[in-house]
Amino acid sequence: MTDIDQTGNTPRSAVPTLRAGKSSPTIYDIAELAGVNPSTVSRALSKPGRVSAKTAQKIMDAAEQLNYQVNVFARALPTGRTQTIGLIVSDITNPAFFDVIRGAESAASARDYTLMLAESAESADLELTAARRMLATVDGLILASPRLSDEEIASLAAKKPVVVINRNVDGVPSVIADADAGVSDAVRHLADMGHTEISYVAGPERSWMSARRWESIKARCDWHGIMAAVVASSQPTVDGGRRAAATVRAGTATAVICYNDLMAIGLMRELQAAGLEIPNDLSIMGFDNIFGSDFTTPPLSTIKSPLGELGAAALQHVLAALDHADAAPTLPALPTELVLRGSTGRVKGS
Amino acid sequence: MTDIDQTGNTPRSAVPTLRAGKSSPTIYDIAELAGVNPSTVSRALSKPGRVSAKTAQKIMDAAEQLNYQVNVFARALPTGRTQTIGLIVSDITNPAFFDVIRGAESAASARDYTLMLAESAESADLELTAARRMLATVDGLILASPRLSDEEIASLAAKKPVVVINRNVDGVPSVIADADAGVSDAVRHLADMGHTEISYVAGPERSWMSARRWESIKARCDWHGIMAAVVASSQPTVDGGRRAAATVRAGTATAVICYNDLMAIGLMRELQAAGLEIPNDLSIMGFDNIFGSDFTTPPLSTIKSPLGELGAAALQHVLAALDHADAAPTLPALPTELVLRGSTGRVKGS
DNA sequence: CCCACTTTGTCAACCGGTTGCCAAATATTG
DNA sequence: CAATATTTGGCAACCGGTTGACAAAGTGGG
Repeated sequence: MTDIDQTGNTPRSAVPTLRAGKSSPTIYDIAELAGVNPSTVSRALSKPGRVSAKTAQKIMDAAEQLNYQVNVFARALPTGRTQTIGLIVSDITNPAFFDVIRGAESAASARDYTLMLAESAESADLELTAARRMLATVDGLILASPRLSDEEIASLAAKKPVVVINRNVDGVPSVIADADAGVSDAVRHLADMGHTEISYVAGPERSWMSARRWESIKARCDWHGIMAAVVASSQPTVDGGRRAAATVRAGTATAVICYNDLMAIGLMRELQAAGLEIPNDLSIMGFDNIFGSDFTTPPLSTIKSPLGELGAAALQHVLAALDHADAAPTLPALPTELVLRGSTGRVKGS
Repeated sequence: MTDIDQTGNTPRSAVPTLRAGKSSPTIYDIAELAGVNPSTVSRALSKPGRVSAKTAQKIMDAAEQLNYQVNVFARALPTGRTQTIGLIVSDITNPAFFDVIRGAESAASARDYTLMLAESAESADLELTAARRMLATVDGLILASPRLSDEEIASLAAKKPVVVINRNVDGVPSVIADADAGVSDAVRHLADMGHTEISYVAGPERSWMSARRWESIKARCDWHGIMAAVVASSQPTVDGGRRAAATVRAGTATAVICYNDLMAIGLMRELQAAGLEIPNDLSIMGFDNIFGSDFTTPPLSTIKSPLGELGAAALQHVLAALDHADAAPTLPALPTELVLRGSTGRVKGS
């Protein structure tokens, strides 16, 4: 009662006999129909070249006729392989991950792998649970900005190939957005606009990426002779940005770079609510160029991360590790890029 | 070389013998250690009450000691069950799905199911591929605002439990946000503000939900004696909203309700760019209350959908269908709610 | 034409669980 | 205490593929 013709062709009237009570055909059904041994069917289907073209064709025809689909569990049982890669993002709600997901997904499809997605809602515990669960059913795992400890990540990586995005963990391959390129342009732009003192609203204390971004900013500011200081924050979210507003106002910097766009948006809105004009009274810049960063008034200037490329590169690296377990080539850092919009401008009165 | 102590306790010095060359313990290892038959182990682990408390305890201890984890494939092979539910969203990039995902995910965790997420990037083809792939490894499937045809959905539903979110497909259970409640308040609000003519910028032509929203708006407008007309659109995205701007300007309506927030944002930004003042020159309202809908200036007034509840309800319904294959209770429609912000206001000169 | 070598297909064991059936052990009852 | 009812555990078959070992068939060279 279940046989729906999936091709849209005229429905074949009768599907050749299946074993009674069985809902889906197996290689045994194909073997019988094609007059060969089941193992030959298995080889024809998964070991190209192992059987003669003639029998292979017979088997393909039979498979087609029965509308055969491999049972992934049966295949996974002896091989352990599922053609699936897991991706865990720390927060599905953070638009920064959109493109990471898209990038990984399309890289996966291109190689006939399926992407399995999970999120940890910013909780290290949930993340560990999700990672463990996934690891059981997946050939490899990508962790995007994980909240896990280095040890936990290493322990996962000991079991199956793991690639980390935007974080550096000893012994675990990672793909990283190189802040320098974008920061260099951004700081030069601010310098051109007459700024001589800027603040960096940092991300989470334990965030490796936040530290890197600050390093990069500090280095460029020194080069330009600009004063730079860090403002600590609570969370890398819109709310976190809002809460940093008081500290920012108390300071004397004329430009602020935030750890990410979410914070920049929160900061901007809070300051605007308090009567400041952006960018006249203060220039604000974010990181990542997320969805919605141009919704604000003024639209946000930001340092764009190669999010899609990061996702794709991570996936490709997992696949490479799967192919030749030895090779672990260092990955090129992917460059960031300045996106100038309306939230940065000339220092007042200059 | 792989045995990482996962508990954080002092590492046990020696893990009891495993069969040579095996990486992870099986029920056979447990059986040996506990001095019982493998089938007893299987029962102790998955059929509570089937074995005596005493042996169950012995087995649990042995399992703990070996750090046992079931092999999901081996379990799935005979049973066909994976404790996994799939969720396919039409566009991971659409913030409206955030809460749907979160809602479904937490409902799944609560029942010890894992959620498997995929997206179709707004393509019916990709969606079908993703759905087919998922169906093979998943106990049930949730389709959020699917792009598939009714027939395709029905054909998927013929194989495993499927629940559709925000769409009505004959014979397939669905959970739906009831526009009426929110629309009723919204139209009353607009009437109070002096509006006598409003436009509805529609979603995709084939969108069931868009039609329902329009019906609801039309009915309420009639009730209030307000003129209402539909403006067709291209896509339910920010860009789609932008492209509707010209048509909207050409009309005489003083308030516009858009199919979703994304469109409302696009429309608003485009009109602002053209010099209109919102809400003075025109009131704009969206649907859903997505992330970012309060980033705009003015922040968007919108009719909030119970997105999280939708996701959770869908998941629970799939689980219910799995439990008692017969029961298919009709699901209560979940109410929407008006969220008033700055993009709607009094008609100019009134 | 024979022999060595390669290709192709078969057999059977295995992956790690689940489950129907049965017998042994234990509990209940008159 | 015997007879019956109920638990409890073991045996073995099964889920649907994969794969090493081997034999049959095919190929080519001398």
